Amino acid sequence: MFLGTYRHSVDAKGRVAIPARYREQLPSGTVISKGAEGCLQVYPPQEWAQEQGLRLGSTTPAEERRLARMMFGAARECEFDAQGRIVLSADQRQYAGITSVAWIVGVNNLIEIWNDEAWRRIGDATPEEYTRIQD
Amino acid sequence: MFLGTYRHSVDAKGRVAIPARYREQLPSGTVISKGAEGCLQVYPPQEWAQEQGLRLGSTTPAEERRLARMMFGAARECEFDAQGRIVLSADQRQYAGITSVAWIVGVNNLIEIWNDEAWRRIGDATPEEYTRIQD
DNA sequence: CACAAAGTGGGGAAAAGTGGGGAGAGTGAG
DNA sequence: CTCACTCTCCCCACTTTTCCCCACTTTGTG
Repeated sequence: MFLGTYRHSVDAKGRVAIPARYREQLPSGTVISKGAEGCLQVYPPQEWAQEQGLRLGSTTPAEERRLARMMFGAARECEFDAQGRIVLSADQRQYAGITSVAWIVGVNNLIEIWNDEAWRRIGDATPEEYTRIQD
Repeated sequence: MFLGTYRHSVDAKGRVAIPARYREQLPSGTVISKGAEGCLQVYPPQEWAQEQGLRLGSTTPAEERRLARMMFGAARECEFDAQGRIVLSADQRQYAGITSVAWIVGVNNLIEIWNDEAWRRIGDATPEEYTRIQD
């Protein structure tokens, strides 16, 4: 289970350190792709496996073809360097609007990566907003 | 599994480099053919075999023959040069509208090759579109 | 305070991608 | 039949990107 929010810097090469607590739970085969509301999503292997039902074949309908292209085309396998960092591709950084700072957020079964401004709108929620979502 | 999108150039001889990550997963017997929405599709041997088997019995004999002619007629075996490139025939380039740039997209079980403009319509999907597919 | 762990930054070797020359096979015209 | 031409490969050279390694800073902990 992934919990908590971390603010990490992104260097000129697009590298971000993944928090050590998360890294321990991410075996090889972990995948990062584009997600809802403009974030990037990191899928541990068992979570990504659900997406793999989407296969292209001659009987695949057009809507599914588009879906598969979007999901798999946007994805990359996470490869950690010796310092525990992954590289966000230029395309992924542009999609998420990430330049020199990234917020890394544990969301139960997966991890999300947000740009500074977008995350503040969620992370800086007031007591009133927390009250509202619990009603 | 094929993941990710790569923008490669196509030279005057019709050669395109296949990303090294994909090449490692493509044994001899790999086939390239024409695909839906005007892309080219690269099938690893086991996918190609499965595709042909699937067609049988799924349509009327006449339609089946027609599909078989289309698939096999358009197909070529992929041959890599020492630099890991394949040659796209003039016919294939014309079909896909590819001139000097090609997008090479991993879509789970196979690889697709797109021209610049057509791929942008899929690859430049906005956060709103990714939000929609997760709802 | 000292030590260990985590995060940040950059240099350099190795790998991947790009472009072009030229030999050899195949094709067509004179 | 021969010559010129094209097309396909194979080879070499150059550029760009990736990734591996080292070192420093910061944070957290005993």
